[in-house]
Amino acid sequence: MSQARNILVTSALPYTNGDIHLGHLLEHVLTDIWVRFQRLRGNRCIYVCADDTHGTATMLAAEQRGMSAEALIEQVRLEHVHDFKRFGISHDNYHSTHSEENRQHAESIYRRLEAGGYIFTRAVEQLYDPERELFLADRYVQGGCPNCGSEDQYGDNCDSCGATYDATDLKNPRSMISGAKPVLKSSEHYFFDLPQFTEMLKAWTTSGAVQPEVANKLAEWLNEGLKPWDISRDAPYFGFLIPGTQDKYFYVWMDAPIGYMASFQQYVDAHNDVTFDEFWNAGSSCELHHFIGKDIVNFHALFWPAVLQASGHRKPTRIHAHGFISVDGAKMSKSRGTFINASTYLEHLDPEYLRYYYATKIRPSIDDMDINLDDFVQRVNADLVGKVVNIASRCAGFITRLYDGELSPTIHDQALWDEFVNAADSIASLYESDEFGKAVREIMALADRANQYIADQAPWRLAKQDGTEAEVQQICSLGLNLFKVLVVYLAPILPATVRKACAFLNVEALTWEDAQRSLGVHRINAFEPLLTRIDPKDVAAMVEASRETEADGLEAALEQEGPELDDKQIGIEDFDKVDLRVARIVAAEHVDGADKLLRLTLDLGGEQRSVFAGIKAAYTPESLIGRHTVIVANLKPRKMKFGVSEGMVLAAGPGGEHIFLLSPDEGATPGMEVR
RNA sequence: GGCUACGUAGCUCAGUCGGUUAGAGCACAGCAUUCAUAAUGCUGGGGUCGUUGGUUCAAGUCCAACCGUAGCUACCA
Repeated sequence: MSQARNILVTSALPYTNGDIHLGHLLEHVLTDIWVRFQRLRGNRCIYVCADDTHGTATMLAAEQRGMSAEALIEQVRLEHVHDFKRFGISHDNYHSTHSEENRQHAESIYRRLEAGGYIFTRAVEQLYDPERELFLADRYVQGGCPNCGSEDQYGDNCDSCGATYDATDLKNPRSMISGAKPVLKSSEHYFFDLPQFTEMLKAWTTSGAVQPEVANKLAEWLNEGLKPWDISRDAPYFGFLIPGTQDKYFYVWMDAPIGYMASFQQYVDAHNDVTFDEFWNAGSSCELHHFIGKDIVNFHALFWPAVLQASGHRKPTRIHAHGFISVDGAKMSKSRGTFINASTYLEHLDPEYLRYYYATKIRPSIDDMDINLDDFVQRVNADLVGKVVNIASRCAGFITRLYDGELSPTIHDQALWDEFVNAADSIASLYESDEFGKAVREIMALADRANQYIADQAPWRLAKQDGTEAEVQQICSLGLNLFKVLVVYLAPILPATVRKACAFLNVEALTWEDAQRSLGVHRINAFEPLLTRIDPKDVAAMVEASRETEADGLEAALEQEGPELDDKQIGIEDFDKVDLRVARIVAAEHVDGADKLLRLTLDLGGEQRSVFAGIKAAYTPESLIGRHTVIVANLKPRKMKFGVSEGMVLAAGPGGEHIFLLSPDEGATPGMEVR
């Protein structure tokens, strides 16, 4: 191998408001395997992470629990650290975005952006709580629904009738925080002038720093045109004050990526063999790798490189974006028990299982990944216990019993040994490029070869004959040497199992190069089970335990998914929800600038509605005025580019010119219910 | 509606530049074996490669339309 690389690696910062679950673990396992591989290869690889702590949500959560935000986030941080540690995630440092290091770097970067002319201000209007004196996001405003009058509805939509509206439309609106009536208030916001970096980003995103599919997606945004980025929030806010202001804070997404720097800074301060600048200065020859979910690609591949460049830093070497996970083919769900927290998993199963299963499925793609729980059990048991560990288990007995643990230095089958040794480069390049699934397949194919070899040689048969002692020892020794090579190849994935395997083999910690060397004259220790099979009952118990926690806590509220409609059929009670009415079209007009829409004014008998309909190609406005049709009267009002549509007229047909508006028979009058 | 992915055996997936009878693991069946954590080996059944057209001497592989899934997006409502 050429000279050692210097690599800084990050996983996305978990938010402080919630437990670590299977989704976080995918990202951290993915990152950790890559990191451990780099270290195994002899590269200097520093892996940092932190909790993302800032924002109104943290401030309010702390208040609710009667504790300070600082105390809350530190408590959560310790839980996160504990969970990750149990899963063998080898962070070199796990910090917090609410730290002195982060404040300093955020301020320093901001000053450089300002000096470079990349910051400007602009007034923004928002609802404001005059009592608590804070600006309110929609979800912090409640009031009566302007549509159906239901009380206690949130600022963006109504639980009762499903209407959507602006928070400013609520009847008797009040702040959920103080109960006061909010007022509309304008405030100055700070913006980062992202569009100045469009050309740089077009070049950078197509330079191989992101996966091709991600580059395509980013190209869509880049071609539509970037907008300046609002990086400020008004006081009070849990975060960092923007330098030179009294009441403006950095928006959480401004200082979150800087948290990577902050965590690294803390690491640097505790180690004297590394400096901050060698990794972060513009022109650095060190590598910077960010592992993230596809949902935050825009922050990492547009905003972050622009900020880095604007502030005189280096840009990331690579963004490794991954997809989401589903469990048994569906989104993680509390009611199904598939919203599984790290801590719940740990009560039932060994982390090595999950690390391995994830590894078998990881590819350098942003496609989502499904965790099939049956497949999980089968795959882990068959591959790890049945194939890999079995090789050691079936050879160790002979060596211990017949040869007092002494291995033979003779390579009994040179061609087979070469096959194992020569796989190293191919497997290494698969690890390097996030192709862990392919790496695992290659490794398991080797495990199959080892088992075939042992079955062919049948040392148990030879052992019963005279004069074959040396050969039995050689066969089993080769088996164990092959096992050692597999252990090296699997080391990035299975740290705990590898540690046990090393104890059994009586070797020190392994490096990638050790896959090239046989143990030679060597004594091993007695074999003890390295890994036991998964009992499907444990998986079922874990799912059950996850289901039980459904009712408690914030997580339940965070799960936005309604009950799934597994069946296309509906009951009469579902149909009852649809309020169909006869309406008379009193007016119809073209909409300026719209290619397909007509604006209809409908008489529902005592009530008039304004409804948009995409029927311009099929009907002229004049032909519609006066006729009756049917509308869905209780459809959520929909804000469209040209105004709010308060219902939907019913029509048949494939679209375009082939649209056929429904009409009631003679005699129906506006407002009549359709049943 | 538009854009971008994806759709290969019961399950999870591989199929490089289009080129003989489409592969692997698991699951299933039979046989062998008994060293090993009921692990292992061999053999076998199982796929009109989402559908329909097209290009080609030749298509899972290229093109088009459609269907389904996911994400983004919009003048669907």
